[in-house]
Amino acid sequence: MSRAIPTPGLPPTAALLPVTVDVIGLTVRGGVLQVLLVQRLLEPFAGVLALPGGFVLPDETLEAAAARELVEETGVAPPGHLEQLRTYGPLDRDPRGPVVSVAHLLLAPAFGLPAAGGDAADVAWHDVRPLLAGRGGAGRALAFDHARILADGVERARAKLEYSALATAFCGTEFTVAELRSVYEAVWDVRLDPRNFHRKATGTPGFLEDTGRTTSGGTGRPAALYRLAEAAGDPAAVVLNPPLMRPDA
Amino acid sequence: MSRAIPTPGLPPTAALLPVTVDVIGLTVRGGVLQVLLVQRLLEPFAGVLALPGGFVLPDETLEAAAARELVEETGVAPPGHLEQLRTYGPLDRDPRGPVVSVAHLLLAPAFGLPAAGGDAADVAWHDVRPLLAGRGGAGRALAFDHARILADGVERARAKLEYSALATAFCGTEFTVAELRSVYEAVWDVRLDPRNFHRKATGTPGFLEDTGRTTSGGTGRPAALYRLAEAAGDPAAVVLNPPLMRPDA
DNA sequence: CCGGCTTATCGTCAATACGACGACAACGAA
DNA sequence: TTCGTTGTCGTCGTATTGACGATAAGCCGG
Repeated sequence: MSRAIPTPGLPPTAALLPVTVDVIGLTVRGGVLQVLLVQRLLEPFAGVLALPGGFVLPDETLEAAAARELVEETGVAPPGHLEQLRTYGPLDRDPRGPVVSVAHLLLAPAFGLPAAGGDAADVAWHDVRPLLAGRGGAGRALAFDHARILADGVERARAKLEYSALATAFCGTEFTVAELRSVYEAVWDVRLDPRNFHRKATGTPGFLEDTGRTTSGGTGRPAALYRLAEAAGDPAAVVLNPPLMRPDA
Repeated sequence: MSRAIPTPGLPPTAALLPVTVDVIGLTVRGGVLQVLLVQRLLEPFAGVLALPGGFVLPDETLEAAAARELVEETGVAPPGHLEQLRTYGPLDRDPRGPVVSVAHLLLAPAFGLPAAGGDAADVAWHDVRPLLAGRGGAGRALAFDHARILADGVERARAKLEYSALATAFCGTEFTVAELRSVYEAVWDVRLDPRNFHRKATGTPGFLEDTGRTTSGGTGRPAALYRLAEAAGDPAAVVLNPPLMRPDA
């Protein structure tokens, strides 16, 4: 069924192309930005690390395909925020021939992965930093053009933290200002002044909402628990004004 | 040749989809933001206004396809800046069936269109404002989901003017500060204070470069002519720091 | 040649935002 | 109790912004 021509009435010059979705799944664990990668089982690039992804099925949306691939490869339905990143052209990507790939970005709190060796290929979190460093370390390279796609995704995430509430997508529903700051520090790979960050985060209208409760048990003074302000639904919809700008590099 | 399966060795569940490129060609004429639209000749949506675009050919890049479609439909190779916008999913877009469409954004100085009624369908500039107003005016609706795509493109352009030098893509190689301000005013649909804008534009490092020459002949005091600063090539690559923020709506 | 009109450019000023950093609060541990 | 740690509030000097006055430098009609 799948390879039949899906749309009669199209000009004969139109190419029918295989379309895939790839997912850049980012999270923050231990103060470090990490990405979800699988080890490929099949050629091409068998054994090499790659972004999870796969072919779009005949009757599904791009976003649905991305969500489905995530479930298939991680074994769970990840929480967090999923958005389209950009599309990578059909040429010079896959040795098998032209393939169009629509990359998606998932920003999620750290979630557990089922025991390795399940149905899908080995899937695990990997530190982003060495992967962005380029052709530095051996064996660190990603399959296809996934290194470039990852770089684009990280840059998108970094930019979006500035002017949207997307950083909260990395946290649970309730979080402290310090946890939120840790997200910014991990994604931007910088250190931020806790006092200035606190002032900025709590002072930006429409961003944070005090739950009235506090943490307990940890070391140091208990911290107030916040959640994303009302407008909720999609944290990407919240416009931070003024924005939280990252320091110059 | 075209409908042959391009990539043997793919899983049989993969769908082969027709892929199109659409172009949102924006310009500023007479202080108003305008978009390049064609009148469709064929069904579906015959006679309705639509974004120029067409199917991707077997052996071309997405960006190449967008550029080719522009040449075919306008009769000239438009100047300006072309970038990918985003991709619209295969379902519920085209009555003929699933189609993936990769929208591109062209920001260009006003360029002349060959006499209407040429080889391609009627192509012309249209004011953006009434098209964004939604289902307001009769006959103003665009084909397919192009109204939504146009809205996304305009929003992208508006955002990019803030933190990149992309506004210069709407101008010729040399321009006055007033012309540049007119671009911002048209795209953002606001009025900006000429004195503050002048201070900001000329004071932002890496943005404008004085040519030393001035305009002449016009009304009022002659204005200094500027060009985009060295780093040139792609104005989108110039990062405005601090950014030129649009006023709150 | 002269005001008058128009547009360009420079300055001033108050309000605001930001980075650096001091001070205090509130917890657990010793 | 004292200390170490982390969270929260303030202060201060600087940079940026928006509002707006003032001046410069061309055209135009008398």
